[in-house]
Amino acid sequence: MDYQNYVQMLKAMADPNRLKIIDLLSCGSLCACDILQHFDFSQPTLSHHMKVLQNAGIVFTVKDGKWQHYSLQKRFVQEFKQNTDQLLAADEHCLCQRSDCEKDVAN
Amino acid sequence: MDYQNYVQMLKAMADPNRLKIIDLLSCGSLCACDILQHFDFSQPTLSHHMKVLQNAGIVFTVKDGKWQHYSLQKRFVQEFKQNTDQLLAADEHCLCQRSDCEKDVAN
DNA sequence: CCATTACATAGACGATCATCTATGTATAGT
DNA sequence: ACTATACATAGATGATCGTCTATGTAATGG
Repeated sequence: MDYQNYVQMLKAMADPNRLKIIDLLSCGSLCACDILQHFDFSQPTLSHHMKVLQNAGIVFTVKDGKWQHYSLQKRFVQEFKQNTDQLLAADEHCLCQRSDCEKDVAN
Repeated sequence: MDYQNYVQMLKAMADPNRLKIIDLLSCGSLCACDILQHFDFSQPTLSHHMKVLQNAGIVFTVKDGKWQHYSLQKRFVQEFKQNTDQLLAADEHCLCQRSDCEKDVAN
């Protein structure tokens, strides 16, 4: 399993404000000024959070005149669920390499 | 949606070493010394990581003589998947409260 | 052209984090 | 009793993080 990308997604999600942004975007595209209205922090702080989300591959942006429209990356939604299922699956191949490993015995 | 608990899980998972620990435990119970063999960091560092995972409700521990056996909380596995699905679901009720919200229109 | 709006960037600051060494505390074996 | 093993705790340190103010930039409207 490729932890690197998954960890980057998890890090980007592991902030209550960014999690709320993802929740907001899960219902469709929004521009920065619309998102900002739901928070108490400053505009540069939002700009910072959006960059973190972009770098993690969670959102993408389309420029439209003065506005930046942010949307969730469908690839992120898919990959995050997939990685989560793989991590927490009970029948995944075990890393522990012990002869008495419960998981390997189960396979 | 209760972000608080979900964020705590995400924060605990958002570290490559702790993610690997979760992966290791997904195949069954392990004691600290077994887990430690898979890493380069020191024993106190592992102890710290295990505490973070416990505080997030991700692992629980059973003492057996000198050993501490760590296991994944089944409740965590269930709740994390559930929260993830809820967050990323396309048909979840929207927070944006805009009259032209794509999600609300879809409902 | 000038003011306004919608953002991004730079730099600073306090808080949190991952890691370490040193040390403490049980438990087990001899 | 003594030693070794398995783990936890304390405290320090450097790095990262979330936020801020100040400023820059690009687009729009009169």
